[in-house]
Amino acid sequence: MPEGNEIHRWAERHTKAFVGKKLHVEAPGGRFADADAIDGKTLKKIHAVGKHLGYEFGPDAILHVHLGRYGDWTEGVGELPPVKGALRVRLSRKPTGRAAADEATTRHGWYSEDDGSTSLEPADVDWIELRGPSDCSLYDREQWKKLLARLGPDALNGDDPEPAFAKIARSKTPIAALLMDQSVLSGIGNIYRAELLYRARLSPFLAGKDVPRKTVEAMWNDSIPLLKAGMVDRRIVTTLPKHRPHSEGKPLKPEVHYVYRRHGKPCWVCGTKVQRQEMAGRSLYWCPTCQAE
DNA sequence: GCAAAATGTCAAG
DNA sequence: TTGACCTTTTGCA
Repeated sequence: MPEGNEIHRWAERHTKAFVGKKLHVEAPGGRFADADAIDGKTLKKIHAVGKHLGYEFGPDAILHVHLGRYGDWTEGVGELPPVKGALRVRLSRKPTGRAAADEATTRHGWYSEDDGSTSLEPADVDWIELRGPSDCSLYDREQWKKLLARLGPDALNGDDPEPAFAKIARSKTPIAALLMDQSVLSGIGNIYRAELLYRARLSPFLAGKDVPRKTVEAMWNDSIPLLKAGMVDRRIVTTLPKHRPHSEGKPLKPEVHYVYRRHGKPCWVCGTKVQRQEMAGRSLYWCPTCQAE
């Protein structure tokens, strides 16, 4: 369930490990018919836009990956592991034989308690495996162009935010729905939208056109360091240190969100119960006091 | 052991 | 607006 930070993080890691190299591409479960078309080819470049990844083997051979809600990459060193689970595709290079495969050869995208590594540095990766994506298919240049055309600016790509500001300023749609709309802004998902709204102390229900331009700009500017930090940390931390109490009974686990998935619990700042409500099929979380209409 | 939930998107009606 | 789709993990029996 990755948002833009996770996507860009994978792009960075996979670039270090694989770009410029001839890759073995296979789909042992037969779940990706076009694997043969790029097997043995050199990976030219990896694109990351919003929540989309593109592994470019040629102008008309771009492996498009969208992780959707459940998709995840697994990576490892050394020999390929036995095929397990619903494996969609895997990419590998010749193992360099460097780090012998020990028990810690595989890593997942999701934050785990015991994972202290926050560095992107040594990309000691010989293979990656993809499970559960909503899309894994080969795009030609037209398909890739069309994809880009429908995506709004991505803060992690240094895009000009003006088109997004303009759309918001014209829209009657609630700001919380606009932030999730990938044609307005790309890369923001359910956690970032809830937390950006909280940090701006903005009501999720306010129509886009009624949000002051300064507030929209502030949220865009706020999103950049949060997304970048999310790439390094492998999780999304939005609470300021002074608002980051340690949860009871688990002294070492700081609370990292203001409102996301905290419904029914007291707001860290004012003590009001955090609310939850469906909006466009997704759970929206907010503090009715700090984010009053 | 099973149901429900989880950081998402697209297409059909 | 809804349903379909993809898979793993968590929580409750």
